[in-house]
Amino acid sequence: MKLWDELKGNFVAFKDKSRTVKMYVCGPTVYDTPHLGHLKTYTVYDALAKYLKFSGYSVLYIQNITDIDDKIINRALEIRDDPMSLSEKYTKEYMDIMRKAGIDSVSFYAKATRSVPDIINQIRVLERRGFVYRLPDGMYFRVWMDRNYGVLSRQVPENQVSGKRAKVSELKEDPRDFVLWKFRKPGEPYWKSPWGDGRPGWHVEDSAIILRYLGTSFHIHGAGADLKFPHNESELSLMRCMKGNSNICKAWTYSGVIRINGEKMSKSLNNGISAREILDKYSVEAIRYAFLSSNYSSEMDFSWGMMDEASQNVSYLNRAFTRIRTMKHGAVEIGARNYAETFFGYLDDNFNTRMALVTLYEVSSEIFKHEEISEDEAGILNKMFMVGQEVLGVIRNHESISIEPGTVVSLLELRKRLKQMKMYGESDSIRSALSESGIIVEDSGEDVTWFKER
RNA sequence: GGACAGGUGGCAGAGAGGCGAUGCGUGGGACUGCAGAUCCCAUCUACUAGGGUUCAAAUCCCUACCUGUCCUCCA
Repeated sequence: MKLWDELKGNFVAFKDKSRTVKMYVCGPTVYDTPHLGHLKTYTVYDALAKYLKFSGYSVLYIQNITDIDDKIINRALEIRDDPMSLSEKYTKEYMDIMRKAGIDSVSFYAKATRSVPDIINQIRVLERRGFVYRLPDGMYFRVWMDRNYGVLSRQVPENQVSGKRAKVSELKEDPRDFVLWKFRKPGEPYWKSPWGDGRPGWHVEDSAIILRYLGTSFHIHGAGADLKFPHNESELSLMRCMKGNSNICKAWTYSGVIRINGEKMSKSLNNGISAREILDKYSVEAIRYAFLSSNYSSEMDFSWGMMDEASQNVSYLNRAFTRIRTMKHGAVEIGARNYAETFFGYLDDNFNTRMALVTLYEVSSEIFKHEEISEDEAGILNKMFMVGQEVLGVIRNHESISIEPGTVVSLLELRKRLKQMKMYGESDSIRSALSESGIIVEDSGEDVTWFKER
């Protein structure tokens, strides 16, 4: 499989399946409930990790949780809560959302507060090498010492400075310098360090966690596109200064930001839709379909209409999958092998989930045109749809049925007999009763299919 | 102002020099006790504008305009 590397601006190929793919994705700052943007990014990387596993790699997938930060402290102050219990609450909330969204491929969540020793170690090393200086409010990183600062975001130094909106401390040696260790203020949570009590800066948190769990050489770095500068730039700079060269991560990848009414969804614009809200309104499969139906790196306009469309498409794929598994085996061939090749080809090509879904859709419509299919092809199609179910997560798992399947079958037997006697009122009431318990019954001629709704 | 992405049919969104992807929507039809589902047909001078390169450009080059992201916390 190949992925686009934003740092070098080229594709990198993954071939060696004996190697563990090491993957890092920037996690959330837990001071509020997650919104759609979080959900989108983590869905994309969840699917990617699962696809790599499916392809035969073992995957080590680390994500951080920023559970100490200015925003957490400020929010806690606002609502007169303790910062640590606030971040704990929203960490639980985040985990709950992830579980509900079927995102379960992360090997380990590294909390910032649990990584303080690693962070201190990193600052120490950097200090020894002369990258660190002290100001009254904290320890700072000397950006000018890293000549390559700016390569990731292609920001020339003048631009890093000319952002006139940033209020830069007069005391900093260079306006670009950022804080590694922030000294405590009264009432704030703090940790002990060689420089004084305080807490870690944001950028060094990620670089320390990466170094600790993945080392100075890993494969995939993922984040929302809005984190590229200054966060990832600084994170990369720190790792570079630790290692001495830039060969740290093979593929810097970005998940395109979600827009709503043409603007980025963000807290400051107050145009966010919470992850919880959408999970209440739509099935996990529909949500994942919506997110995976555009390229992971491109921006995405969100609308409720697109969610409805995704729901419909998911339902179509589900029906097709049911049909594949219940179809008679015969001589008919639809070119399943070609479809499968195309399907996996797209996924291997920079994880083009959109086109993979289109392929799944085309296969589905082919399936509905025939009454039977060869056993061989049924097997191939089954494999494709299993990937749709377990990797992309856009196909419902049919096993979770609330009523005993045996009960359903006997009710349908009864209904069939009633229909033969043309007692339609009675047969329809069985159908609607089942529908109320979430079982949809559909006739097509003599054949009856049933499945769980939602 | 700078950097980086884009501008494609009613909408969403691929493609990337020569066959009008795909889905949704809309109109018609088939099937059907009903409902649902599914299928078939139709919806077509689609590629922001203006120049250029070419036998051929939505696709390459230049210019302009427009939109978004980042340059402040952000997934």
